[in-house]
Amino acid sequence: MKVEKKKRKRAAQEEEEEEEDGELGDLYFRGIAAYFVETGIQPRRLQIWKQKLLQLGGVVEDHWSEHLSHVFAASVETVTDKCGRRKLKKSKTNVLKYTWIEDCLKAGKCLPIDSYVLDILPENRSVSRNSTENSGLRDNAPEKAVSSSLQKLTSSERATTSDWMQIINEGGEMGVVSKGLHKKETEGVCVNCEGGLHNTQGASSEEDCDMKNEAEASSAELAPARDAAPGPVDSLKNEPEAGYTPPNLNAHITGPFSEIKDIYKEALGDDRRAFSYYKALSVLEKVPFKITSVNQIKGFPTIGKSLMESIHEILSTGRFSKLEHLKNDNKVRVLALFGSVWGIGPATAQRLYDKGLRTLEELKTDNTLTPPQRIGLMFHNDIITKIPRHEIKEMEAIVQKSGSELCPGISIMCGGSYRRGKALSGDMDFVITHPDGHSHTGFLHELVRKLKSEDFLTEDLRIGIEHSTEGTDHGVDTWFGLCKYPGREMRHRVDFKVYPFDQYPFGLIAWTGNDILNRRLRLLAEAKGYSLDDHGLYPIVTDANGGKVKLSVSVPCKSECEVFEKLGFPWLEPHERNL
DNA sequence: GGGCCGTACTG
DNA sequence: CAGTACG
DNA sequence: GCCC
Repeated sequence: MKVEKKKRKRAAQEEEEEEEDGELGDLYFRGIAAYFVETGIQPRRLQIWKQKLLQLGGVVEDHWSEHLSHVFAASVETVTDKCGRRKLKKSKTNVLKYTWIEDCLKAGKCLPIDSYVLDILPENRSVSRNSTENSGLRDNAPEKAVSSSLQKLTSSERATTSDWMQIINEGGEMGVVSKGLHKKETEGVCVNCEGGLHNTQGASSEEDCDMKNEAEASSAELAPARDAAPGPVDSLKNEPEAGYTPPNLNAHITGPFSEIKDIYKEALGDDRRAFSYYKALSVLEKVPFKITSVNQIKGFPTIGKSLMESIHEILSTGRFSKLEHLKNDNKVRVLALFGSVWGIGPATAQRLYDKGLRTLEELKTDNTLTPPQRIGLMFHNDIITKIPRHEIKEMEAIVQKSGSELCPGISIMCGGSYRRGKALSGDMDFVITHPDGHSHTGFLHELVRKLKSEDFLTEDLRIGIEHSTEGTDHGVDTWFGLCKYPGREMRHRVDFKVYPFDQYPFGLIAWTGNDILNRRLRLLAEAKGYSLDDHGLYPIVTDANGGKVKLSVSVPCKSECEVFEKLGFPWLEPHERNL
C-alpha cells in the first residue's frame, strides 16, 4: 500500500500528471514562466491559479522581469502600475488577462491567447478605463474597485508569492511573514492612509497615490446617510452592485461539506472540526474548474489527508459516507434541527432532546425556552431564508433615511456579507457612527424606536449596553432583532452596532468580516504584541511582575486601510475579504 | 501533542 | 457561570 | 478537521 503510493507519487512527478485524471493528460502549461499582478484578485483564486500553473508544468515567479513569458493581471491599469508601461512595451512578454488561465483550466488545455491580450497603450489615462471595461472581469471586479485597490496595494508593495501563500494558509507562520512586511510598512507608512488622515490630499512622495483614490476611500468608509434622501447615497458606499461572487463549480463537493459542517457545529458542538470544513469549502468554491479528480487539488491549503479522502469518495462513488452516517442517525438529525434555531446551540439542543422532544412543533410547547429562543423558533423558517442583495439595498436605504432624519450627518452602512459583495445574505449588519464624535450617543435607542414605529423592526432578540457617560467602558450600543421587508411578513435578522467615531474603523472591519479574516487579523495582531478587537488595537505590555497587560488605549486608526497598515496585512477591498 | 479570535448578552 | 451569538 |  505504502510502496504503491510512493511509486505513484514519483510517477506523477517525473512523468506527467496523468493517473486518474486522464482528461487532463498533459502538462499544458509547460514552458510558461509567469508573473501575477495580484492587485484586484481574490487571494484564494489567485493561489489556486498559481497552484495549477505549477502543477501543469509552468513556473511562477515572485517578481516581474523581462525574460518572463507571461504576465497575468486583472486589467491594464494594474499591470502597468506594477511593472511600468515602458518596460512592458519593450519586452516581448505576453500580458494577459487572468481569465485566460481560468478558461484554460475549464477547457483542460492551453487556449489561444489572442482574445486575452491586454493592450499596453502609451500613457493615456482615459484609455486604461476602456480596457478595464473590456477585460471581462467586471463580474467579479468592477473597475472602480480594481483601480482603488490597485492604488492602495501598490503603495505597500509586498505580497510576493510566498507571502500570499502564507497569508492564505493558516496563521502559524504569520509572525514570520508579518515581520518581513512590517518592516517595510512601518517605515513607509501607508500613503493612502496618511493622506486620508490629515486631509493632505496631494499625492505624497509616492507615485501611486492619487486624489481620486483618497476621495473614494473616504466616501467608501464613511457613508453619511444624507438628509432623508437615500437615492444618491447608495452609489457612494457599498459599491458592489451586482456582487462579485464567482460561480461555484464544485457544488458537488461544497454542498455535502457545508452540511457536515453545520452538523458538527450546530448539533455536535465540534467547532474546530466544523471550522476545518468551513475553511476547506471556502477554498473549494473558488476553484475555477470542476474538480473531477483529487489529483487536481493536490497540495491545496486547508485540505488535508482526511478531507482528501472524503473528496475522493465523493468523486468516485457520488456518496459521502461520513455525512450519510450522521444523517441516518435520528438523534443527530434532531439535534441539527434544534440547533438550527436562533439561540439554540448544541447544549440546549441536547437538553431538549433528552427531555424527549423531537420536532419543532413539540419544541413550541416547551416552557424552558428563553424569550429570544422562542422568537427564533417562531420565525425559524423566515430566518434561515437568505435575503437577495437588491432587497438589502432597499432596506439599507430605509434605515439610512430614518437615521438621518433623527440625526443629520449620521453614518449608517450595511456591513457583513452584503458589503463583501455577496448576492445573497443571511442577515444585515448595520455599522453606525457619527463623524462629530459625540452625536452617536443615545442614537440607537431612538433609531430602534423610530424603525419600530415604521413597522420595519419587529422583534427584539438582544439589546446591548447603553452608552455610559463615565467613559470607562467601550460604549458600543448594539441591538439584535428582526425586521420586515416592506409589504411582506417574512422576518429577517438585523444587527445594529453604534461606534464612537474613533473606534469606527475597527468596528467596520470586524462587522464586515469574514470571520476567517477577523481571526487571522487577530492572530497577526497577537504575534506582533497587540490585541485586536472590534473597537481597537491595543498594545500588550509586560508589567513589573512579568505579567501581560493589555493597554487600555488603542493605537489610533482613522480608516480601515490604516488598521491593515498598522498590522502589516495587505489591504483588501471589502469584496476581497471572502477568504 | 497542542494550537485554533475576541467580545458581550442572556438566564 | 455556561451557552450562544457576531463577523 | 488542519497545521505546525
